[in-house]
Amino acid sequence: MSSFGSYVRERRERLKASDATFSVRQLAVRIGVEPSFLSKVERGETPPPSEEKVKALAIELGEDPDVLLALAGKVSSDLQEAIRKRPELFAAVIRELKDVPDQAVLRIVREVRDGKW
Amino acid sequence: MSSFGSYVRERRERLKASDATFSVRQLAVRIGVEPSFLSKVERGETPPPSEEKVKALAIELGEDPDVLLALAGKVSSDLQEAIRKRPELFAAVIRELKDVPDQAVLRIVREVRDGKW
DNA sequence: GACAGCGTGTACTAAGTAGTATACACTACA
DNA sequence: TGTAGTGTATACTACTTAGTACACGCTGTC
Repeated sequence: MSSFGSYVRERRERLKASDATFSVRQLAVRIGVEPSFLSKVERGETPPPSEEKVKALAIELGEDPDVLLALAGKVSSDLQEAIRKRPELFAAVIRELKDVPDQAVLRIVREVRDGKW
Repeated sequence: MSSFGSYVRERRERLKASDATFSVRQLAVRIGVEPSFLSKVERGETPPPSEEKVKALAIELGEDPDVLLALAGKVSSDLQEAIRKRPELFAAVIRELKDVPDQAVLRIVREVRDGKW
């Protein structure tokens, strides 16, 4: 059920069509793992790699690191750290916004950025 | 450096002063671990236990589970799941609110709750 | 027909996670 | 003085994480 692997494979194959350096071997070297390991990851034979490697993979594939981490079942450590620094606050925020539609949440974010609070 | 253990120990000792059932042994049984393990955790000889045990501990000690999890270096799995379901959105929210003072964040959350968005 | 490059199968490992089980020494108390 | 309860030391274990190292067979090409 690991959609992470097939997602990466699909994305990589697409890029490989127009750029031969997106072979398993070469991409693996670029993100700092052994080719056989990336191969196993793509086929879901092994769980997704560490946060660091997933982020490197995201950058190579031109994907959003947070999205790829999510597919890997992870949450970026900088987000976790922000939550751990003010656990009550962020727990409240996240649980409150959990079921609020994207549009509404984005409006809030924009207002914060514009200093309208 | 593990503040988690000493924090738990202090809370437990405080409760034990007026309730003898807050011994290492009895509390350990209530949260579902061996007494020797809780002892080691409190002395920082072993890293904090699993999320499940930390939550049980928080409830027994009358503490906020999210706060105790934060001390354990963890983030509640339900929060992680919420983030993983909409990674771009929540990554934006958290990074945007990271340096915003509590007061302001709380006001925003209240406005959301009151449907002022 | 050799050589480069490809994807993958197999075997292995070092470190971390999350504890259990048992025994020991000490204190209170009846 | 025995026994109930306390905290802890020691030894051990099963599972997971996060990979490496190497070899194999296939394909294209020069």
